[in-house]
Amino acid sequence: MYYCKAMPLTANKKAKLQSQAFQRTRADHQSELAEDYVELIADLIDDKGEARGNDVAIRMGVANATVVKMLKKLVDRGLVTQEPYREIMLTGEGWEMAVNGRKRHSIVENFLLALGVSSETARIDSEGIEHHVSNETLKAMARYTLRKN
Amino acid sequence: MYYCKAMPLTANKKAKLQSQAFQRTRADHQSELAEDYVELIADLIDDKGEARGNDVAIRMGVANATVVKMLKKLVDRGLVTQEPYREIMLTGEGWEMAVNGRKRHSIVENFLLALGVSSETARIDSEGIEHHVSNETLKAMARYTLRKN
DNA sequence: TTAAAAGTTTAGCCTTGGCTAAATTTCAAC
DNA sequence: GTTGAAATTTAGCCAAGGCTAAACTTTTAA
Repeated sequence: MYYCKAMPLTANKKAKLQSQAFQRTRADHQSELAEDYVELIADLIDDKGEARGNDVAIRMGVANATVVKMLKKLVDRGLVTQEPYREIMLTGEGWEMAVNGRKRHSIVENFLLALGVSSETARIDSEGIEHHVSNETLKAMARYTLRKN
Repeated sequence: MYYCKAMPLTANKKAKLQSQAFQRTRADHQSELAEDYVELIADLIDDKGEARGNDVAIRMGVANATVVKMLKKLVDRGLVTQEPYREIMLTGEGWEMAVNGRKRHSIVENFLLALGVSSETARIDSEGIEHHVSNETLKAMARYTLRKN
């Protein structure tokens, strides 16, 4: 096997790196929803004392039936427990995920504020960005915010 | 209609704002893939002179059949043209989207670099973040990068 | 020029995360 | 206690975006 002009090698490498990034993005999207649900459930418990399916549906902007289906998956993943017709509770692992998510979320949101965007935009953008930020970038964001304040 | 203790109003408002953010994220995910394909096709055309389905599949990390299916949708959306078994071309609208996407992408990537993250991380994270950043945040990022360099 | 390889398309399957409509259960007011 | 409203669940539908396997073109090399 040989390479003419060394072109194929770099092209191949580029393709591999790029496909890696896309694959990571696709994988992110899978865990992302679970994290959003878990984080929301935690918020509801802290705000109202308990999380009901209906509240989750309203806050997620989604039908009740969709929440039921999703909750089953979260139970399977060991993040949530629930008796039929009862309120939703988080397992230890669920709380861990929620706390972690909140931390990430607030780092991103505060960072955007420190960067000078409006609070409205910071709120919306941080929701989308949160799940696509590596730990390294997260650290850099926290560092910047700290320096700024 | 009345509100006791003004609680219901704020809770309701909070729910509405939050569901808005989630709905936007879901909507983003839909256009996001189309943008990735179009941007990639543009890159291939510029790099190799033409974009073939196979190259797209490799770079996206996806099966050939998946690309075929996706291309049909992009044709329907007026972003792409293609004769059977021939190379993929972009319409005017497709080029516009690609150029726009590249601009956003490079702003985010350069911003992350300016923020101090490694080039590897900047590459991967910018891929995920790109689609979730509003124009306002994008401007703030560009401003920061400029100041920094 | 023809046979094999490479690329493309088709067909058909799967999972995910939405939805509505219709049951079912809980809860609160009477 | 009953009953009616609200919440929850079930059942069944849909579209999106993956996949494999098999068929069909195009390209390449002998």
